[in-house]
Amino acid sequence: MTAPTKPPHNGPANSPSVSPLGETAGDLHAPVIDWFEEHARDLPWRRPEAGPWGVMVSEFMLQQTPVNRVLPVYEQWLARWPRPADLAADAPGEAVRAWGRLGYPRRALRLHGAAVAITERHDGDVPTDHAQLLALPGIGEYTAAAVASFAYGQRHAVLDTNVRRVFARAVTGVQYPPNATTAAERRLARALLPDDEHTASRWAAASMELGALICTAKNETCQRCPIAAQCAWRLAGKPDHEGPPRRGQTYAGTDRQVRGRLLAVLREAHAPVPQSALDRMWHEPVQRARALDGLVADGLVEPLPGGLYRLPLA
DNA sequence: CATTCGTGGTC
DNA sequence: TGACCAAGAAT
Repeated sequence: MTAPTKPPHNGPANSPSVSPLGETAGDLHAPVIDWFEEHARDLPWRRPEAGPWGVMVSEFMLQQTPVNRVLPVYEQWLARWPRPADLAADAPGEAVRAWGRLGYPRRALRLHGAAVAITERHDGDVPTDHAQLLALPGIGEYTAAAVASFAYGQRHAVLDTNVRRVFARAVTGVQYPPNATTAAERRLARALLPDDEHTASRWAAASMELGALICTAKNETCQRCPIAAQCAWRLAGKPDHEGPPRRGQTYAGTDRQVRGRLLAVLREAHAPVPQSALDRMWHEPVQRARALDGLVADGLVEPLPGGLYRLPLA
């Protein structure tokens, strides 16, 4: 928590300065981090005993899935596979089954693959290096930065949907960030990153938590926001989002729904399932076949001789 | 850069 | 009640 010192500068508070982010950054860190110290949720992957593996597992599960639904699966997962090597020694299909209804089951497969890679290439320890994390299956820019920052206290810009929204509002003054992450957002995130490593990792967690609890997509509660007084969007009168609508995700009738139904059958079954049982899950044969083929192609389903299917053993 | 990929809760 | 949203990654 570096106490920000205001640069000597005479103009009114909102006048353009030589270093536009200089004041902004300094004014945001301390309030947000202090707020975090007091209001952070006590989540299992934030406890010291979680360790890097616990942090990594949580990050996989939290990709596009709400905290409340992750919690029970996370606990069971770590109880069953307390180290990467434990998961790597089990069949990938077991990971898919244990994933349950978290959604996007390819994440389970990738987490298993990451555990195998960690066991083979990193002596069973979650790598500390950002580039090595990024090389693991299922780990992209966000997750690599998150694991390095949360598990190892390193200084990285951790730019998830929560942080993007906080920056869009507090700094840029708009209601929502762009659909896809832009270079400008990455630049801003780096510019706002505290110099000190420890402060930077606290800032990453704190700004994310602020977006998750206060600066939410809908029904934001500016009354409880530690930086409401400096929020560009609020000061501008909270103008509505302009530009292209943020794409809605339809689900009913899509291949995703069909895949979900098929995989649910295989998750519940503990013996190979005949195709006839899968056929009952969707009426339209072309889409049904396409969904099943997709699952096989993704490695989520293993076809056996005789028209039988099961979760993959290897 | 746009799509695909699950699932369930909320207003 | 249906649209929107939830700690993204891979292609």
